[in-house]
Amino acid sequence: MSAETTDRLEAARLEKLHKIEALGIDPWGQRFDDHVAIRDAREKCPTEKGVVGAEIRVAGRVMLRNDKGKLKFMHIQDWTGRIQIMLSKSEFTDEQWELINCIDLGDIIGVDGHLKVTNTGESTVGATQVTFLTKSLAQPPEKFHGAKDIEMLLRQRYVDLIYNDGVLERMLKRGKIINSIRSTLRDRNFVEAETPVLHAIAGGAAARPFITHHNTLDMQLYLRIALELHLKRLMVGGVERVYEIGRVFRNEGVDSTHNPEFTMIELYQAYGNYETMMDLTEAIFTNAIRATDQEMVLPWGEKEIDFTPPFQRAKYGDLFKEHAGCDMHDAAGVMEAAKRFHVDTKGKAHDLIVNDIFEEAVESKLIGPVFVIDYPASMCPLTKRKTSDPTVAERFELFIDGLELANAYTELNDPRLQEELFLTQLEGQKEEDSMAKMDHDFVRALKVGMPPAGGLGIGIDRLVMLITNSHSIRDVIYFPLLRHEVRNAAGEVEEDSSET
RNA sequence: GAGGGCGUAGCUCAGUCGGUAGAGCAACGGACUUUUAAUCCGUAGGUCCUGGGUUCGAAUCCCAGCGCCCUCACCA
Repeated sequence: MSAETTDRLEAARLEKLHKIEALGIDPWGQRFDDHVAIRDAREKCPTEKGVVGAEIRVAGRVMLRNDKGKLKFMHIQDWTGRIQIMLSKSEFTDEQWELINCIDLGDIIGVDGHLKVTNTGESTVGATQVTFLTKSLAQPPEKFHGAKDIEMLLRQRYVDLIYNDGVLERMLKRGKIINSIRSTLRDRNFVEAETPVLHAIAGGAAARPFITHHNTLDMQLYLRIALELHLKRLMVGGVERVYEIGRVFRNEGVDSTHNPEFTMIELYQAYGNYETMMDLTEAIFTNAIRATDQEMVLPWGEKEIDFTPPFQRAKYGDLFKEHAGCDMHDAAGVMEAAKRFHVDTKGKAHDLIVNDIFEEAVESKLIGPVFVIDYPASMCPLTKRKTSDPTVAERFELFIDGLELANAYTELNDPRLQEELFLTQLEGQKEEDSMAKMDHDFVRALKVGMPPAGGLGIGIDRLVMLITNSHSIRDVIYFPLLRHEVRNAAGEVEEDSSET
């Protein structure tokens, strides 16, 4: 990066800024009331040439400029769309025209005028007044090709949002989806809670946590990896229908479906079970799809996913038999299948091997949406066992094209069994890979009595990916994690040579 | 963490066999009152990611580092 070139381009803009100031105008703008959304302005625009439409006020960023001397065209953009502005010298005083000549690409202006269509049929605001609202000192990307350097776009997401079609729209859809989830739950009398992010024990899921430290209390803390155990404590406390939409943190790899911090919703419903949660999952998904003005069949890359409820329900054991070719209880068959799917069996408990084979052989085959139900109990230390068969846990995971979208249980509320399961590590499973981490306070809470309940967790980022047909989690997170840029004393970006 | 790819002007991209860097847009100066990525004339703009090496000579070849992307592993 050349600081000199940047300075040269910035200097040209600063010169215009000084000209604006010399005209007695604030180049950083002031309150600007009563403008209409550009989308609404376009709708009000007459369609016949020569017809003078409504008086209107719009505001936005200058994206394109055709300067024909005494007649100028500009395109301005707000968060609803773009519209052309026509500026005719005959409409303005000399001073105002001088201001108009100081407008650069990227500046933010307000425009009063009347709606019309030009000779070429373009919806246009014939400007009668221009209000300068903000000077842009930075050089915008190429006007036709836009910016394509993925690294720059991630580091300067604001540039991505302004100059690349669909980026802002997609992120606004994320907001609509989250609003829809809240609305679905509000209709069912759920209340929202905020529980601690700093945990003494990083429980409720199997993942490596981020570790931090509280200075004055001199204690080690973890950033939460799940919302589960605090929300269940609230169930004990009588908050009968509770949810939290919150960031969780997992100190794991980064790829197209994983970001170290991501957003989950977890919800708990007293007196429900995992079947209640399946119905609720369907409601949350279908309402969210409607909230983005789409039908139930969504494009997903080359595929289409049909979200019309009810979603398919398939038993874990049946899927295992179908794709792994043997009964999951058949020890010899499972060992043979492990070989076929290159699953390491050394020192591992039978159910752990079964689970590894399941992940290898089955998950990618699940296009769905499909609820995989009834997991081996040993894999589910927080889940209630089936009364009819204690080796089976009342758990489901929702899979769509091999992606795990949701995870739900009939919640285990037996404190003695919970304590026992916290103490039981499956053979061959590392502690950090296990959900079973002793949490005495949680057991104490269960002793007070938690009602039978259904609980559900949904990965919000992945849900947004599916609904917006985005195949990278970075496309649905405003600021995904990147390595640091390092700046030298002059403020220029340098390569990071430090070891951390 | 492993393997592969990429890194050239503010942006989008060329750059042949190794012979010391080009275009378009943007910027700057000029012409133009219905353009659509406007057009036309002119000007300026470079740490070819960084550091070594090979060579008479490196954007180009080699090595190392940094960043990003892809695949795999871990994970949701």
